[in-house]
Amino acid sequence: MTGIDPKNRMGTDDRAADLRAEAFQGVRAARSRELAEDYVELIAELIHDHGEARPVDIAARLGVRVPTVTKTLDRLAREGLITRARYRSVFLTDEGRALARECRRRHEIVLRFLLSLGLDPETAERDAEGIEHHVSARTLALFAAFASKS
Amino acid sequence: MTGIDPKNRMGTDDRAADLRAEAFQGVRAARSRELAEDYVELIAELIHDHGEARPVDIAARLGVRVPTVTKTLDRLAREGLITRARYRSVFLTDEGRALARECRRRHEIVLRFLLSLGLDPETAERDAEGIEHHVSARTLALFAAFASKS
DNA sequence: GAGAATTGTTAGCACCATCTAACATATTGC
DNA sequence: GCAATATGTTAGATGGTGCTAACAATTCTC
Repeated sequence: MTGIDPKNRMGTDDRAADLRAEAFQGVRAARSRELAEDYVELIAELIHDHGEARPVDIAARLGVRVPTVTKTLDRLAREGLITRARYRSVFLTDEGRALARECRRRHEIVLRFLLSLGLDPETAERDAEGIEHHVSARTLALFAAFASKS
Repeated sequence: MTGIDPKNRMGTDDRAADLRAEAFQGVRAARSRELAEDYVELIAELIHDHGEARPVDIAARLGVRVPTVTKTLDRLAREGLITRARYRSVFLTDEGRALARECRRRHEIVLRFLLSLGLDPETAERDAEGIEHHVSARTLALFAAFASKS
């Protein structure tokens, strides 16, 4: 990830293009975080509800195959979000737990916001899942305020 | 892309897990469409504003390198969204143009909605970029209604 | 506790998106 | 119109996410 040199002289609409490029880079960064966030959020939920998070359950809830989960868990472990032992279930590190909390909070705010807008629960859940990773702190604050006002 | 067999018997919370899995599969599908949508939207804009869409400008605005653009354009051409000749700039097919229109419409609705919520323009633009690909038709309708009401 | 069923891992494939380096083509400016 | 500059392509690497098939470990059941 080397990034783009911002010191290139272009046409008259440099500023707009730069802003745009920044926005896209933000989106790309969000995209690479998304999956990790989905995982830790789900793992926290499984541990809370079932006492443990097993790859097979993670796979079922994400709609992917178990080997895919294994591989992604390897990455999360590498990144310090979870710990695990071979053939055992998964635990969150402090960092993972913090991320999960943060994600859950965002998810709930977005969900409540969509519901307060009058969306049906099923669509709201679906859209919240997609939207939650792309909402800035500022927007989130507005969503929260709006939802509690209505 | 083989998908998951839905005929597996699980615990008591099958229903919830299945819904969740569906939601995630939707998000994944959206993710794989995202980049194509960003490209056609941008290409349409460049053609409109500058008369043509050159890889170098696309790259500048997306914040990626030119070879990355070349490769992605190959995919878009394969998918029938654009046409191009070697060392020449890019054109949208009818299908590409339709998609671009659709994307632009969604983008604008999301953007206006965020602005009407009181978000500053810069953050609104940034967040719209991320959110627009994850908004269902229903949610979009609500956004549009809300924005025009305020 | 042994055999069956379930769960988890490994290996190997495919595809996508990103990069740099090297090369090919167009465009521009004199 | 030629040389310099700008733009575009190809090749090859990296790393992510998905799959299936084959194998390993654990858990369940009798």
